[in-house]
Amino acid sequence: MKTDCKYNIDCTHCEIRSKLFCSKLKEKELEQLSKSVSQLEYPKDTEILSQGEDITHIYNVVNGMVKVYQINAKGDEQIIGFLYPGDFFGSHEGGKYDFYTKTIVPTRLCKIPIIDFRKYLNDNIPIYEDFYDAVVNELKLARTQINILAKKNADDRVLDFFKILSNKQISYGQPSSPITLAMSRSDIANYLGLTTESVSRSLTRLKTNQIIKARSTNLFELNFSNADI
Amino acid sequence: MKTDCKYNIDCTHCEIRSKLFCSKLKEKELEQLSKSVSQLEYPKDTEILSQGEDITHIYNVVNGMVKVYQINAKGDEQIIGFLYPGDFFGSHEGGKYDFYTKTIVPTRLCKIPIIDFRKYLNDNIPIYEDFYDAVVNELKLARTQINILAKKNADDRVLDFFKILSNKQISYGQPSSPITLAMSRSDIANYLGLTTESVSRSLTRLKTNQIIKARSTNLFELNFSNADI
DNA sequence: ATTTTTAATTGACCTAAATCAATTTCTATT
DNA sequence: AATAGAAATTGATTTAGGTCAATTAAAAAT
Repeated sequence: MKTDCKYNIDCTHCEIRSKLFCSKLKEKELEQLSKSVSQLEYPKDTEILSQGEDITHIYNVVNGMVKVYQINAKGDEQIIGFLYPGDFFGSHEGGKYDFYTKTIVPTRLCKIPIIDFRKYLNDNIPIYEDFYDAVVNELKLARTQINILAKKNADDRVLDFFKILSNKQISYGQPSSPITLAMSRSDIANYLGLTTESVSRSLTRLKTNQIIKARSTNLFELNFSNADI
Repeated sequence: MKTDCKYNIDCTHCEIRSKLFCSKLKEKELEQLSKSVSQLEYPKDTEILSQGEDITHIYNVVNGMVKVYQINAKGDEQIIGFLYPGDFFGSHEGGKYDFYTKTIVPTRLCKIPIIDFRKYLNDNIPIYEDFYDAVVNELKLARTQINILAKKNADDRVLDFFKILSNKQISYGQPSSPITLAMSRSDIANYLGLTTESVSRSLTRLKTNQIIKARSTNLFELNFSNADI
C-alpha cells in the first residue's frame, strides 16, 4: 500500500488558496508561510488527529475527504461532519483537539504548524474574524445535523443528507447533482443516527419513488430542488 | 397577566456580572455601559427575538429560563438549547439572528444595544476572544446534542438530558442534584427528538429502576454520577 | 375554595426501524 | 481474467417508540 508522501509547497500557487486563511495573507506573508507548510498524501482510513491531543497543527483539505467524529461515553463513534477540499480543521478548540479526524479516501492535506498560524492570527484581525466566522459556520452545520437527527423518518434524513452534499458541491464549484457519495453507507448511517440497513432501504425506497436515480452505487441524480435546507 | 417591566440598571452592581463580557470591562466602561443597558421582565412564553431579524441587541439572562429553537423546512420547531442565568444570546451570528428565543418561565433579561456592544468588542481583544470561546462552547453543546440524538434508546437520551442539566446546575453554583426541570415535557421531548409520551414513559421506567427519584413533577434526584458526559 | 384549563401520565395498538441472517454486488489482489 | 474479501442490499422477524385516546394530576382563573 502507498505510504505517506510529503511535499514542500509553494503557497503562492496553491490550488485551494481561495477558501480560507491563506487568501487573506499578503503575497510576502504567503511566501514566508511556504517555508513552514507541507502537503502530505494520506491513504484511505488514516487517523490524522485525535480528541484530547494537544493542538500542534491545523490542516486544510487539498483533495480527498475527511470524516470528523467523536467517541461517546459508550465508546461508540459519532460522526459530526465530512470535510471537502478547501475545508480546514484542527483549530478553534482551545488547547486540545475536540474530535478525531480520519481520511475516508486517499487525501492530500496541507499541514500548518499552529505556532506559525497563530503568528498571523495575532497580527491580522481580518483573519481572526474569518476564523470566528468559520466556527459560526461549523455551529450552523452542527445545528443542521441536529434538525436532521430529530426527524423521526429515515427517508427524510437521507434526503436531507443529499441536500447537504448537494449544497456542499455547489459551494465547491461543482454541480448540485449528481451527488457523489464518497463515504460508506455505514458512515452515512452513523451521521444520520440510523443503521446501514435502514439507509440502504431508504435509498431503495427513494429510487422506487423516483425521488433519486442511481447512476452507480455512489452516484445519484436528485429529482428535487435543494433550495430549502 | 403581568406585562413587561423595564428597569434602568447599574451594571457595577449586577448580580450576574461574573459570567461574560461585563466582567471583562473596566469599572469606568461599565459605568458608561449602564447608560445604554436596561433590564426587562418578560412573562412566560414571550418571544424575544426571531430568526432572520437584523441583530439589534444582545441579551443576558439575569434570572428565569429561555429556550432557543429553529423552525425547520417542514415548519416544525426544533429546540437547540436552554439558557440559564448568566447565559447570553443574540450575537455571533453574522448580521441576522439565526434562531428564535422564547422565555419558558417569567424571565428577566439584560438588553444591550449591539452598537454599544461592538464598540467594546473592537477596542477589547480579550472580550473578542471571550466571545470566540462562547461560540466554541455553543459548538460543544450542539455536538453534545448530536451525540444524544444519534442514540437509538429513549432512556439513554433522557438520562443524558439529566446529565446536561446537572452539569449546568453545577456551573451556575447549584448542587448537581436534585434537578429542576423548568421546561415542559414537550420541550424536553422536542430537544431529545422524542414524543412527550415517550419522555413520560422513560421517566416512569427510570423511576421504577431506581435510577432517578421524583420529589415532585419537576424535581428529580439522580442516583448516578454525571461524571461522564 | 371551586371550577376550568392545561400538562402529564397511562393504556392499546400499530408501524417503522433495529436486529439477525443470507445474498448479491462491488472492489481489490493475485 | 479469476478469485477472495469487503461492502451493500434484501429478507424475516422483533421491538421500541410513535400514534391516538382516555385518564389523572397540576396549575390557573374565577
